[in-house]
Amino acid sequence: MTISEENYLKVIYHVSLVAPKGVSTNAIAGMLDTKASSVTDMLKKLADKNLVSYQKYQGVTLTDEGLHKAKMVVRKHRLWEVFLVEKLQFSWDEVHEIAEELEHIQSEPLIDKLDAFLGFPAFDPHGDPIPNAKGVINKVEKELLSEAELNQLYTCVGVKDSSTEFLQYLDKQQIALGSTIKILEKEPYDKTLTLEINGKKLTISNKIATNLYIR
Amino acid sequence: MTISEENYLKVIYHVSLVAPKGVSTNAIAGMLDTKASSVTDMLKKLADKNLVSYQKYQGVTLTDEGLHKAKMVVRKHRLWEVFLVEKLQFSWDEVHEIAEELEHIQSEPLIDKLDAFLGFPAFDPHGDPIPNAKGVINKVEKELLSEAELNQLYTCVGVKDSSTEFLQYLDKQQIALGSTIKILEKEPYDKTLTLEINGKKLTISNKIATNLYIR
DNA sequence: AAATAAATTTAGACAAAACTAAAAATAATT
DNA sequence: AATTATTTTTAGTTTTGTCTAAATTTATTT
Repeated sequence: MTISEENYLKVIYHVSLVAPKGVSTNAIAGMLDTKASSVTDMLKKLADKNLVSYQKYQGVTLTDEGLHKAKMVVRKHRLWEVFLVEKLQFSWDEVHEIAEELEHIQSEPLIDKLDAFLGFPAFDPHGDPIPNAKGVINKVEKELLSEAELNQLYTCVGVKDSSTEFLQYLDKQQIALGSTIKILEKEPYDKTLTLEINGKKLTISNKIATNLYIR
Repeated sequence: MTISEENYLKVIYHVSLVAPKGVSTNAIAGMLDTKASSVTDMLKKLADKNLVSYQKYQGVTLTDEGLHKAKMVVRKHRLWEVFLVEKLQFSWDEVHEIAEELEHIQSEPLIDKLDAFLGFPAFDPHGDPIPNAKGVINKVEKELLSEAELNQLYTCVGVKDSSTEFLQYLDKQQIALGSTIKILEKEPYDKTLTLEINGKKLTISNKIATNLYIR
């Protein structure tokens, strides 16, 4: 498996989760910042290796084997992110790019020992679940803050957008995983929310609310 | 810098240390398990990038910039080896291959934080010195066990051969970095040595003695 | 010093992964 | 249903790093 092949599988996996039908060539091209024609070439190669099922013009889905490979890349990515934050003191907005490289290191014993060293974490620093060595993912109920009800107590458990900009905004507002959130007011016009978070009052836009997971 | 370029610089660096004149095309080809013609191609590219000085048929030497780049790859390799042994409980014969991959991860903050996390180690698990962030290497006097004198007390401080086979032999004989060694007898015919190591008596061949560093 | 051997370089080709531009298929509109 | 727009694929190139085979240079022998 080349790094490029792994990246394709990973993207197909991520897109599949939100749109469970066949993944379109253009969607992949967009996420990998490449051209549709390059994607077509790679899809043929992955189909030859039995990692995706692909029919011209119909998009792709992962085969069982491809799904497992994709999950292992995601597992490595998220375990390395935990390592970077917990052990090397990186902040949660700095780890994605480095993990993009580390996720392609091949040794299986490495990743299993890393997992043990980290205490078999179930979630990465952004609240995303970490597949275990068999590919099993601990699903946890969560919803977007934008869907939550007034005057109920919630805990922040994850972010949908992991961009540096969004994470730094959250840092600035002192919103972190584990923060307690109550919605005090919902503005009907633009869906702006007034929250009580960790005791303090805060107003956030709908865009923020649609990128924060709570429970 | 591509992974391939980094590997060439690393090999040129290692060969330079033992044979400080220009490094031959064939020597590089041998170490990288590639063909001389491929090496020639790469040397031209590295010369264009000012990482080596290269004249046809005369071998190469690293430029200051190339030397620094090579040292940074070696630094990363050895720091990762320390991590694998100290933190992930790998044994010293298992880490080389994994570190060959990890050494190409690009982030500078990563390696500096890893260095700090490990407590700024001066040596890797095989006793080789770790260049600091500036490329400075803490040189320590050491000699081969084959050059040592009778009835003096030495400490084992490193290995010249880091192959799995050699390291596993040392494990079997309970020879480790830090072991105390005294030469009791030297057979003139084939240079076989009789040692007292950690209190126990042991006979080793000259081949072993020429691959163990002591002080 | 000439002849032979070894090392090195050149020339031309290939595979992987990307690209551009054109053709073909599917989707959306009128 | 026909036309237009969009998406996807095909065909042909490019770049990186490798290769083989042939040519050239350097080193070694006789």
